[in-house]
Amino acid sequence: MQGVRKQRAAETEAALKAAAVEVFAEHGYLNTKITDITAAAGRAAGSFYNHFASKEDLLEALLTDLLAETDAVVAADAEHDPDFRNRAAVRYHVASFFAFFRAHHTVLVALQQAALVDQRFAARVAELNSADLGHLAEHVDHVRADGHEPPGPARAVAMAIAKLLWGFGFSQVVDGDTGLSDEAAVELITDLIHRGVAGRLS
Amino acid sequence: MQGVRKQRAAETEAALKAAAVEVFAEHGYLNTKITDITAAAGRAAGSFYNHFASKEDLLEALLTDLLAETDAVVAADAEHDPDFRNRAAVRYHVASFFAFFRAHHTVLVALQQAALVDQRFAARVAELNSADLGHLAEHVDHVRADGHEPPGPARAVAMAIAKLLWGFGFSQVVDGDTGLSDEAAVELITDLIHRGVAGRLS
DNA sequence: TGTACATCAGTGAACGCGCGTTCACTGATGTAC
DNA sequence: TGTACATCAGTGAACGCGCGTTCACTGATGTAC
Repeated sequence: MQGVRKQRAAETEAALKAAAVEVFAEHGYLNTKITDITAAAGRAAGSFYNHFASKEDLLEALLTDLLAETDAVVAADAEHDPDFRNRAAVRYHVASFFAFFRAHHTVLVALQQAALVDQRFAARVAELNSADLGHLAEHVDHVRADGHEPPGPARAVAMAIAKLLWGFGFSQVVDGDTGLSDEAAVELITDLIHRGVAGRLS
Repeated sequence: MQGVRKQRAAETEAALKAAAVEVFAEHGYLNTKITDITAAAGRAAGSFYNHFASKEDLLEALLTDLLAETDAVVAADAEHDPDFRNRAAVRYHVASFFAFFRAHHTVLVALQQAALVDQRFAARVAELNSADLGHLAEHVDHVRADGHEPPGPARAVAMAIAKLLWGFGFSQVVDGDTGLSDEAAVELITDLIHRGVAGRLS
């Protein structure tokens, strides 16, 4: 029976991660001390360093977990409708984003905060965003194909959409001050993007 | 001649503020040490406390300056077109915002960063945003008046617009990674909001 | 199966670095007479 | 106008707090024979 030790260690590591997420959600990543995490996990301060080299390292681990989960979801996403002239295609993206954001907002916000202070995370976040931007830009380009004219260069429009999603997602999920249900929020943002990108004035 | 002392003190205070803005722009508010500011201003560390109680206090002072400048501008703003069905009315707001953001982005971003870590600034920022939101919401309500239907409750739509402006403003001015001139950025965001709020699908 | 030793996860007091903040000091400016 | 004293802005070394990080220790688990 050589598994008990490893299992105990794995439990402690999981407890530290879970505690970190809790504490990040409550006080924010930047305000969180290592001892806040260990205290919330019910472990001694020194225990932390058996598992993580630093708070940054823990956040990297949380990010790795997040990406692992996400990859599976993204795979299922392959054959969605690319045409943003169809409201349903826009809605699909908006709804996916909100679901993703609601599931992972604590880590996502922690990453944003880390990026403010730490070069490495800034690069990491930029890189992650860049992939999504490329994807969104393709959708925007689709609109142009057939007479419709999106309001600007595809990548710039994609950036605007991304900022809108992140910003409103933050209000909806973290601040909770939009006064809308998640469903209503999805409809609102879908309309805004759909009309904004593919719409005309009547 | 009792003015020389006061003048010297005022110069030092101004130098500290100017140095702070420089250093904030370069390393971010959160990464900036008091001694970074005094060094950039060419003063001794202790001199700082003749003028400000803390880094937060200095940021408050910068905010006060900003608001003083802004009030004058806002006054001239009184008789603008409230009807967001007119593209020009939207454009006016977008252009104003971009000009404001470009002029003050360092302090604005510093405030956002301070808000992450400091309750007091979080409240301050929320309060400042709230006024603008009310204003934007009125414009959105105007759209509803005449057959057009904005994509959701006025205040929620206003929040979405605000997030879009801030988010894209940040990309445009701070990151500088939109690939657009300020003029083109204004046109893009104007179209997006105009179509999104008052537009229909053709 | 039993015993002796090795390894490991966890502990928490102590250490030390970084940085905010203080304070005795300087030299210049202002005031009193 | 001159002199003596007071006040003030600025200086920078030193102090001390907070917190990340270490490390000797403990008790339990694993291994060797």
